[in-house]
Amino acid sequence: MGRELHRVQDGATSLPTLADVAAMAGVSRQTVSNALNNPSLLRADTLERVRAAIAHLGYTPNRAARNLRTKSSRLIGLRLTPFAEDTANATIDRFVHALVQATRAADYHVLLFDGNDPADPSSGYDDLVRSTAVDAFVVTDTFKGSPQAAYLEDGGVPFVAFGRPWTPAALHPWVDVDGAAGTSAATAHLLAQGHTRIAWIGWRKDSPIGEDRRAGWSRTMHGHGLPTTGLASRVEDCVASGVEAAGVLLDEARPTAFVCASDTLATGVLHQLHARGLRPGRDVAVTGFDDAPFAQLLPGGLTSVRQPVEEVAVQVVDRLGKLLTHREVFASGTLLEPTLVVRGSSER
Amino acid sequence: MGRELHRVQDGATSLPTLADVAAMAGVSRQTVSNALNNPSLLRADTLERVRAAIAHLGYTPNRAARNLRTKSSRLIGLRLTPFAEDTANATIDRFVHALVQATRAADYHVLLFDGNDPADPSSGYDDLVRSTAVDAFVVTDTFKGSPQAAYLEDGGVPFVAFGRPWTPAALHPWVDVDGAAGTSAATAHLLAQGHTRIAWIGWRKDSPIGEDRRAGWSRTMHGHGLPTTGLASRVEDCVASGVEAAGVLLDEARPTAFVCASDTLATGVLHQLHARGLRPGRDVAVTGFDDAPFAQLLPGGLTSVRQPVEEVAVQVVDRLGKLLTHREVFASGTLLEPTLVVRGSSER
DNA sequence: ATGAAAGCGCTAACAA
DNA sequence: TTGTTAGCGCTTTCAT
Repeated sequence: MGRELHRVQDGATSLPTLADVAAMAGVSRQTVSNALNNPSLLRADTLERVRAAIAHLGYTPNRAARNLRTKSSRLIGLRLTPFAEDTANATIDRFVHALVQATRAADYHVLLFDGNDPADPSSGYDDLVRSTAVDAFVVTDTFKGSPQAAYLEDGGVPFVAFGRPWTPAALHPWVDVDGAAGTSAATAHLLAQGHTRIAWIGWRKDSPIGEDRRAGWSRTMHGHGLPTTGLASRVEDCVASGVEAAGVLLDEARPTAFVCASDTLATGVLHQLHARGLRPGRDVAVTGFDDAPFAQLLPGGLTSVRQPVEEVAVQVVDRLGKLLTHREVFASGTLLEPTLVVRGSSER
Repeated sequence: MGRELHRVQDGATSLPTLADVAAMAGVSRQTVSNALNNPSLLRADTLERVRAAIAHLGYTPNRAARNLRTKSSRLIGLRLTPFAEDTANATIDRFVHALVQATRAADYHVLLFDGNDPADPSSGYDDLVRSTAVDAFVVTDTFKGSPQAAYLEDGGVPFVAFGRPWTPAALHPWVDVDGAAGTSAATAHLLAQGHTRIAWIGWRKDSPIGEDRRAGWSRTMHGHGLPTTGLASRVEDCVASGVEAAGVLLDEARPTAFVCASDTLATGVLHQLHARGLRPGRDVAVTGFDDAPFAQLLPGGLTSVRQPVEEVAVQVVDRLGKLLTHREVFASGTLLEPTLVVRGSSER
């Protein structure tokens, strides 16, 4: 593979154009274009001749020219904000990798950007839309109340969200992971291990994602006729909060297991267990959420709910494709199931 | 901010062009172009009039047209391979975030891609070059022997590497982090804590990066008149290898401290200490490399060498800019200093 | 300091 | 089935 580029004198590189191919194959430029985009229109022998010329010259269509003509860049924009240093959640990074793979299959590419004004939801999006730099966006931060989504909807800009719209009026396609199903699986797993006093440590009430995950725990507990009163805590998403919440719950409610809204909080619980000489899994069970890379690196491992980001990316790209070819106009969502990865922190 | 897009009947969006601005301002299209690209050429009042028209119409230049004309996309390509699940090293992901920020300041964007044939070094690069989809590349995986670098050099494609060329003949700009300086700092830190028997756990000899990091340890040990014989181990980069190597070294060489080539190996050491009832920091000190997100989440924290990826990204973009404006033609490298982040695993 | 002409490389629409 | 014409929106060159 990788035919050599033709070097010209000034050191720059000169690439063959469609006209070069046409001349070599003895056809018009339009015929070459058709050979590329509508090969079925050509007679077999013509197609063969054109293809031979293309291969011989190492021709690849110029994207700028094609973009200008078709008004489409085959680029998908994704806003990537600065790296979150204080958390170990790598979901967004896993998603970026997955999106690159998923878009490749659909012959799209991912364009990364970030707005210069974090306060302005349209920041960054705006320029890319107006300059027709991207065909569509993937929006990942809908949990922030998604002002981006509202802005893009208003402007008629195509986009698909990774994350449910938590505002009722939203009218865009989305793909999300069923957090409640994940925590429900974790809770059921702990019940199966013989636990009955299972505590919850999650986020503050204003986080819809947190409330969703919490619902999986409480629903499953109640479904088994078990009480949840006094067994839940709502805190900030940091290790220190997890440590503290676990301490209070252990003192006051004596749970034998913890279901946490994040791996960060689960880490806090593990620290608290360690401080008390309690063994994770054997003495007190713990489950996290998001399956951060370190979940498998902890001694014994941390049981965690894993989001199928690869599948999310595939679905997102699928919807994007439909959106851009006008094959699907109305809002619609897909909810994917996460999986519970069981490790030492929840098994005796 | 965020002026509304003009909606037309069919639901699509129609954007103003340079001609619209020209008509509104009562000037030629060329004058509008100059207002954008060479404002100093215009008379103050003309410039003012054009700018008012631009603002009123919410005009943004069409990228495809500009790219076609200028033969430049202002896009930088970065190959992003599938997420590494077995390691907690987030350096590449930190770098992606940093690169987005750094390119923004230079009015570039990052285009992510991956080749469909992992075995072919030119896979993915090739199409983007020939289609003039990107102006240049950032190459990050030079540690693999960088066949990419060789391919790009041969094709005369502009690129800057994050990582030194480990092949002597390489002739491209690069930015890298001085791994030896990092492990040297870690070793010196341990010496200052009173340790003298400091072991090394690193990678196999065929990894130039690993040898570089190892050199920092051995150089510093020897500089203090301390022997290194029997204190070094070369293994695979996984937790299990770290556990095993630490076990062997503890049994045979009785070190009181470990300098590791990665956080993954350091994690293995911590597991071994835990299994033996030894307290990290108090009984045996441990340092890692790369400052993975979980380094701060471990109980007490893991001391680690942190690469200044934000600065790397800035330097990379700076070289890219020079390369693309022909202001710098010859190969040149920049070696940046990492920092040691001291946490509980190395302090009593 | 401003404008007119030309054309980057491609594809949509139409003609042959 | 293939070719011709036109033009996407911009910037370079040259003229005024």
